This record gives sequence, C-alpha cells and structure tokens, in this order.
Amino acid sequence: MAYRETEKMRKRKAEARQRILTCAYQCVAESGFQSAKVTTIASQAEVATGTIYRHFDSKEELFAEIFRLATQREVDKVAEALATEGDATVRLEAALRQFAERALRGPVMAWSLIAEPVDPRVEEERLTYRKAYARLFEKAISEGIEEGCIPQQDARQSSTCLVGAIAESLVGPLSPAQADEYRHDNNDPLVDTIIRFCMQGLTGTRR
Amino acid sequence: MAYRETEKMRKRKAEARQRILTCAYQCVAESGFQSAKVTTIASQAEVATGTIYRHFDSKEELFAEIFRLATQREVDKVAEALATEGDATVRLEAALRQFAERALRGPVMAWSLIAEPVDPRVEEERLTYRKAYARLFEKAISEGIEEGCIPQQDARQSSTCLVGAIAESLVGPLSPAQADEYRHDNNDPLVDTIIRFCMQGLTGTRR
DNA sequence: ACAAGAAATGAATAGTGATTCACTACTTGA
DNA sequence: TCAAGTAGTGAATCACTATTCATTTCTTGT
Repeated sequence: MAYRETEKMRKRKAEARQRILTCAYQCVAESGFQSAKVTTIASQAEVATGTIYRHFDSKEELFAEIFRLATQREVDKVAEALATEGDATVRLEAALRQFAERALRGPVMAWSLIAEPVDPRVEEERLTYRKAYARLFEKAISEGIEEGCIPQQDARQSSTCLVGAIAESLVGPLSPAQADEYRHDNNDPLVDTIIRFCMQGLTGTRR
Repeated sequence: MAYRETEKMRKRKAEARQRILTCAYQCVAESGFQSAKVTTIASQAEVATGTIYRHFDSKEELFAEIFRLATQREVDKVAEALATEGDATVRLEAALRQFAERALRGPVMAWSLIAEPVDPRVEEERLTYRKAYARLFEKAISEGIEEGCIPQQDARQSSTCLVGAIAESLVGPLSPAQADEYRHDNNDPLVDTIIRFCMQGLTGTRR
C-alpha cells in the first residue's frame, strides 16, 4: 500500500477549506455576492480555481455556506438578546434593537443577507435565515402571551410581521445606492421608531 | 426627399411595441422574470429577436417597463381603496386588504414584484414601487394624525413598516416552492392577522 | 528510493442567452 | 418607377464565468 489520508493531511485540507471560506466571506462583506467571483476568491486564498472545487461542489454551495455562517452569527446575537432578564416585551425590544443596530453597523453584509439579489440556492438559505429569526421571535411572543404581557395572537404570524417591518425599514438605509447618504449613529431615531411600531403591533398598547 | 415617418408607420410601430410588452407581460405573469427569455418573447410576439431591440434598449429596460406597468396597476388599486369613505384607519385597513388579497389572487406576478431575484435595473424599479406604496400609506397616516384617529408618529417610517410587514407575510405563501401547498380563499385568516398587526402598530390600540 | 495514490493546478472549455449587424423588405414622395 | 431612407430579420457573435480535467506535484508506507 502507499498513500493513506493522515492526520497531517486532514488538517492541511481543513485549513485550506477554512482559508477559502474566510476569503470568500471577506469578499462578500466587502462588496456583496454579486461581485464575488470564484477566480478572485481563489487567488485571494492562494489556491488554484480548481482547488475550490475539491472543497465545495459549486460556487452556490460555497456561497450558501458563507450565508449560513454570516447568518448564524446574527441569529446568535439576537438569541442572546432574547435570553436576558426581563419580561417578554423587554427582551423582544432588546432583540429587535440588536438586529437593527448590527445591520446598520455592517451595512454591506447586512444588505447581502437581507436584500441582495442572489442565486436560488442562496435564496433558499435566506428563507431559512428569515425563518430562524421568526422562530426566535415566535418563541418569545408565545412566552409573552403566557406571561400575560402580550395579548393572545398568532405568534408565528406576528413574528413574520416583525421580521418584515424591520427588514424593510433597513433596506433603504442599507442599499448601496444610499450607502453614502446615510450615516448611522448609535442613537438613531430610526431604530426607535421601528421598534415602537413593532411593539405596538404586538401589544396593541401605546408606547 | 423620400421616406418620412408617417402617421401610419408611427401607429404600426406603436402596435408592435405594445404587442411585445403584452407578450412579455404574459410570460412574466406565467412564470416570472427569470424564465422569460428575449427569444421566447420575440417568437410569441411574432417578431424577430432583433426587433425587440428596435423598441427597447435592452432586456432590462423592457423588463423594467413591464415591472412599471404591473406595479402601476397594483398601486392604483391601493390608491383607489384609500380614496373611499371613512376615517383614515378604515381606509388604511381597506388598502392593506386590497394589497394582500390581490397578491394572493395573482401569486406568480405578485411574487415576481415582491420577492423574485431580478437584475439591478429591475430591482431599482422595485424600490420605486415599494416607495410608491409607502408614499400612499404615508399620506393616509398623516391624514389620520390630523383627523386624530392615529396618534402622532413618523408617518414615513410607519408606512415603511406596513409595507415590510405585509410583504414579508406574503413571501411565504407566494413563494413558488409553496405554490401548491397554499390555497388562498377569500376569508383567509392570514390577511386579518396581518392587518391587525399593522393597525395596532399604527394606532397602538387593541383591535 | 519507489510505487501507489491523492491533492493541486490553471488553461481550456462549455453553457447560457443577450445583443449585434449585414442584409432584405418595406414605405414614402416625386 | 425610382432613389432615399427606415423597419425588420435571425443566424452569428460576444461576453461572462463557472466548471472541468489532463497534467504535475506532493504524500505515504515499505
């Protein structure tokens, strides 16, 4: 016998894969999926184009994975905000704020995740991603209903409305066309306005 | 001198242009922008491919125009609903219902207008389209604030939230993946739930 | 050092469809 | 009927990149 896949090689391969992912991630974070080319990513990662295909079935798969990674970070942050102290309304409010402020702080990636036109395979991930948010919110809303601080309602449907309202409100400020006009500072009334609408939608109570 | 553009020719050209638009519209209404090819549209309109380019600068321009047409119809309907009797909240509710129910009735086109991945030139129109809705809602909200039936708020921002909440809520049911699972009937509770969320968001009052 | 295989390479290819353009067929007014 | 000009044609071209694959380089155990 001769060549056996050894620990050393496994590790080296894993590193290459990781390097590709990282470079691809950077490319997307800098200018979106549209302008991230396989050849560019390859050269940045210092591998040949073909090598990309030893690690990923296709460009779309690679992109889908980046999308998943980027998404997971965001979703985790929101989940974190939802896990703090306070009643459901307080936690939901914190989560909405986290979502919006992170997006405004990393606008290119946020725009890619929320609104950039992407291939179907990646669009699929986007639906998953939005659903992930919706599920988080849904859970919190259900808890709020049990706690009694949120009135009876279809939690799933309301969570979808939350995601929609917040995403839509961000699309304008995030869109590349507006990137230069809009400068976000941390006390932006935009975020408060969105949150108020959302919380009123949930509770039916003036804030 | 010799050939002069005469009334007859102007008319014939206008007809050809119109025929191209109509066929393109149909193609999109049947299966979305993605699968509408220039050659297909040409053959359906019974002109040569090249002829398309005597009437439109590019495929994207053609699509943008279709988008505008389709959009205008929808926006007009919403404007109509906003122009009826009643106080601002009643009219807004009617408008939201109109929006949602029309979308559910023509799901392919609605999905194309709301969520299908499209080229940047067309995406641009989509922003305009969403903004058109937002402006209509904004006006009604401002009126409501004056009338006193809607509390003081940033009307523009709230209108954006309305558009987002409703669009997001429709994306699921409209998406081609779900087309077969989801059958809309006119008394769908989905629509009522969305509307309740939206109206509460606006008024801060339980419905 | 060697043989057996795996990984890496990147120039060449392929698939897709929008767009072009040399040409033909009309239209027009004289 | 003619000359000047426009509209219409559609096969051929172009542009763009993702993807392939024959070849080279590296790894491993004996």
